[in-house]
Amino acid sequence: MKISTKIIERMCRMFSHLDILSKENKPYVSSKELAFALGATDYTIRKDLSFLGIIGYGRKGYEVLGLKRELAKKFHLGHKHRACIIGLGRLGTALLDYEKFQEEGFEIVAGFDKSTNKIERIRTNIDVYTIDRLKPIIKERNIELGIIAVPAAFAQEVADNLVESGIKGILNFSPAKLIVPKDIMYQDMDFTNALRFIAACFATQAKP
Amino acid sequence: MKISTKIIERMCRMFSHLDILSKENKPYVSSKELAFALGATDYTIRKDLSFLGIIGYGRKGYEVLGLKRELAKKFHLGHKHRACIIGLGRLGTALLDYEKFQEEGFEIVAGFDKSTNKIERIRTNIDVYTIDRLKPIIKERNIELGIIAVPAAFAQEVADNLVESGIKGILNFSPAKLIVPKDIMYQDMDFTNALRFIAACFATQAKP
DNA sequence: TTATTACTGTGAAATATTTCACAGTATAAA
DNA sequence: TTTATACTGTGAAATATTTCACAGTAATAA
Ligand SMILES: NC(=O)c1ccc[n+]([C@@H]2O[C@H](COP(=O)([O-])OP(=O)(O)OC[C@H]3O[C@@H](n4cnc5c(N)ncnc54)[C@H](O)[C@@H]3O)[C@@H](O)[C@H]2O)c1
Ligand SMILES: NC(=O)c1ccc[n+]([C@@H]2O[C@H](COP(=O)([O-])OP(=O)(O)OC[C@H]3O[C@@H](n4cnc5c(N)ncnc54)[C@H](O)[C@@H]3O)[C@@H](O)[C@H]2O)c1
Repeated sequence: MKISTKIIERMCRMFSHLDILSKENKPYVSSKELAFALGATDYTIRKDLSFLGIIGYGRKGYEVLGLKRELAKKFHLGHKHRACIIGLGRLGTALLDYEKFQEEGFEIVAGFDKSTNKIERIRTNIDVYTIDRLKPIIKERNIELGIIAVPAAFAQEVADNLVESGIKGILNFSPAKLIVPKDIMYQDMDFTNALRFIAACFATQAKP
Repeated sequence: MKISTKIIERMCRMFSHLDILSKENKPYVSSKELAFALGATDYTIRKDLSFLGIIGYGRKGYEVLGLKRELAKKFHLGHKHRACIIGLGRLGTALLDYEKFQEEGFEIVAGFDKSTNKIERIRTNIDVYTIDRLKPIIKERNIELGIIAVPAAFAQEVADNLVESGIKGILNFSPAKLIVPKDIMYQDMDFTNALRFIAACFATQAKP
C-alpha cells in the first residue's frame, strides 16, 4: 500500500520532536507521549509506525535514537540537502541567515536576486548571485531545493526557471499559486492564508 | 453536520483566488476552474459549496462576487481582524511591515519585544511596546490574533501571556510546539518542517 | 421552437483514515 | 516464581472524505 501524505507530515513532526527528546537523553518514548506531542492519538501513532515497519518494545515504547534513525533513513531527513533562496528582500535575507535550516541539514548554499545593488550590499557568508546565474549555479552546485521569496508577480517565472534547472522541490513564500510539473514537490507558505484559516476556524467553531 | 477543517482550508484558499478573479472583473467561475486553482477536483468543490448552501447557475458556474461575499460572511474573511506581533527580530520586523496583511484585513496594530534597545531603534508606523505592556495593550486595543516571532525557548511563555490576555488565535513562527487551551485557534508556521516534508515526499515518491 | 452545450447538485459507491478492542509481550515488584 | 502493569500490534468497526454517475437547468444557437 502507498504511504499517505498525512503519515509523512506526522513523521516529519515526529522527527523534530525526537530531536528534542534525544537532546534530553530520553532513551524510550511511548506512543501516548508521541501522540500528545503531535496532537494525534496513540493508536494513530502505532498504526503509522507499524505501517513503516518500525517496532517498539513492550512496556517501554519506542527507542528514541533507533526511531529517529529509522525515520531519517526512510524519509531522507537529517542528512544534507542543498537549497537556495531566490529573492533577497526583507524575508529572503532573514531566511538566508536562519541557522535552524543548517542545523537540520538544509544547507543554504546560494542566494539570488535580480538587483545587483542588493547583491553587493548583502553581508552574509553564503554566496549570492544575480538571477541570471540561477541555472548554471543550481546545476554546478547540485542544488535540490529552491526557496522562493520574490514578489508574487515574479514567482511563476522564477519557478519555471527552477524547474528547467532540474530542481526537485520548491518552497514558495509568495502568495502566488504556482503551476509546476507534478514530479516536483511543491509547498506554499502563505502567511495570510494561515491567518485566514485561524479567523475562519473561530468563525465556525471548528478546531483544527 | 459539522464543517471539516479540510473544507475551511479550501475555502480560505478559494477566497484568496476569488480576490484575483474579482480584480480581473471575471463575473462567473466554474467548479472546474476553481478546482484547478486549488488543486482539487470539480466534484469536491461542488460538494463543499453545496454543503455551505452556496448555489451556482447552470452553464455559468458561480458568481465571483457573490461567492466571495458568502465566504467572507461565513468565515469572517475580508473584514478587519486586529493582530499583534511578539518578537521584533529579523522575522518579526519583516512581518510588521508586510502590507499584504493589512490589505487582507489583518491589521497589525502593535509589536512587542523585550529589548528596549530594539524598540527604540525600530522605524515603523506601527506602535511598538516592551513586552511588559502585552496584556494591557491587547485588552485595551481589542486584539484578537497574536503572531509569535520570538526564539523557541520563549515561545511558550509568550503564548501563556497571550492566552491570559484573552487572545483568540495564535500563529506561531517559532519551531516550538506550544500547548494552548483548545478553545484558542493555534497554527504553526514551521519552515524547517516544510522543507522536511518536501524532502520526505521525494524520498517516498508521494505527491502532496 | 428545439437541440446542444456547459454547467450544477447530490445520492450512492469507493476509498482513506481514524478509532476501538483486545491479545500479546516485556519489565518490575512481590 | 507469580502477578500486576504499561506498553505494543493489529484486525475489525466506525467515520470522514473523495469520487462517480447522472438527472436537472439555464443559455445559446439553429
Ligand atoms: N516581508 C514579509 O514579512 C513577508 C511575509 C509573507 C510573505 N512575503 C512574501 O515574500 C516575498 C518577498 O517579500 P519581501 O517582503 O522580502 O519583499 P521585498 O520586496 O523586500 O524583496 C523582494 C526581493 O526580490 C527581488 N526580486 C524581484 N524580482 C525578482 C526576480 N525576478 N528574480 C530575482 N529576484 C527578484 C527584489 O530585488 C527584492 O530584493 C513576497 O512574495 C511577499 O509577498 C513576505
Ligand atoms: N529568521 C528567520 O528567517 C526565521 C525563519 C523561520 C523561523 N524563525 C523563527 O522565528 C523566531 C524569530 O526569529 P528571528 O530570526 O527573528 O530571531 P531574532 O533573534 O532576530 O529575534 C527574536 C526577537 O525576539 C525578542 N525576544 C526574545 N525573547 C522575548 C520575549 N520573551 N518577549 C518578547 N520578545 C522577546 C528578541 O529581543 C528579538 O528581538 C524564532 O523562533 C525563529 O526560530 C525565524
